Amino acid sequence: MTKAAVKKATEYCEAHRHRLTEPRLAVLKIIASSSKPLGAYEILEKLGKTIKNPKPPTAYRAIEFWQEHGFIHRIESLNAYIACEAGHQHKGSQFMICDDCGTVTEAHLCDLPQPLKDSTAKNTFTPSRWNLEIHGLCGKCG
Amino acid sequence: MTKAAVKKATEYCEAHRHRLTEPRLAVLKIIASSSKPLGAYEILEKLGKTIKNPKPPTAYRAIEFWQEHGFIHRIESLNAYIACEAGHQHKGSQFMICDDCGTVTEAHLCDLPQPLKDSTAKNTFTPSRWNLEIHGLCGKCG
DNA sequence: TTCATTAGTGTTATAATATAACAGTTTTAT
DNA sequence: ATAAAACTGTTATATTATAACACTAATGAA
Repeated sequence: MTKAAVKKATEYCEAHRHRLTEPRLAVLKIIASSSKPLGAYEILEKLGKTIKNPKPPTAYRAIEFWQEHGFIHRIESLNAYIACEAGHQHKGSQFMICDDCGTVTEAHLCDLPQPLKDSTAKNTFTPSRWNLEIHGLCGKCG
Repeated sequence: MTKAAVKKATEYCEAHRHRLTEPRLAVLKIIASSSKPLGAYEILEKLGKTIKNPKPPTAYRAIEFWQEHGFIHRIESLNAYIACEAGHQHKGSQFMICDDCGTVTEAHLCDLPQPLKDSTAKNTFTPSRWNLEIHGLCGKCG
């Protein structure tokens, strides 16, 4: 829910001395109030209701800010952005993306599953962050 | 290795009645002979050595073809393409991407790990394909 | 308080990635 | 031999994202 996200973000910004500026707040509200991931230019367009004639960097900067601080995620396979459903600041994300209705559900798994840990270990690879995007059909559409 | 990939692709195309045309062959060779994922416009540029003044659609069509048939993968977080290291035609891909040297290693896991299966099941979600990109540091760089 | 520093914004321009559309050619299957 | 399907070449353009720079607001140290 948007209000909860905004509250959390407000608290976070105060605690960490980040500025909760108008474009940042507006972009967060836009993303958090959407049930589906939004493209940057969709966000930009909606931003036009709050800010006069905004330009791409205005949207992208705010997107980047919230992404860095774990409040939103980028769905790579859709070039789109969605609010984090989990408590923020996890190293990995997992999404189930319905190819029919477009709904995206975030799975709340905080660690790499063991078989994947095994495989990073076998390759002496040290993971820092990871993103899993599962496409398919959701319960309603399947 | 490029030769092996080309052989496999040749056999595959013959078996499935797909045409192994000049741009397709050239693009496959370019991708298969690279140790790192290549962007579409890098591929296009290299393609210029084989084909006179190629245009983006020429590269993208071939890329799409090999992707559809499982010979190459797209690394979403890099907007780049890499040859499949596994036998082709698996539903899911897993990559370990070194943020230092750029090396990408494909892990050969054919099924969704159990915790993820559990979570798709819990959401009555039917997965069709998935892609996991793990960023971090490889053995050499870590 | 003042002033320097840092962080952020607004704007113009452009880079990087990707696709639509259409005419023409090659292959395949009848 | 020919119609249909698959593929290519080309022009144009859509979509996504960032660089660069001038300006403003907030912060923190003297």
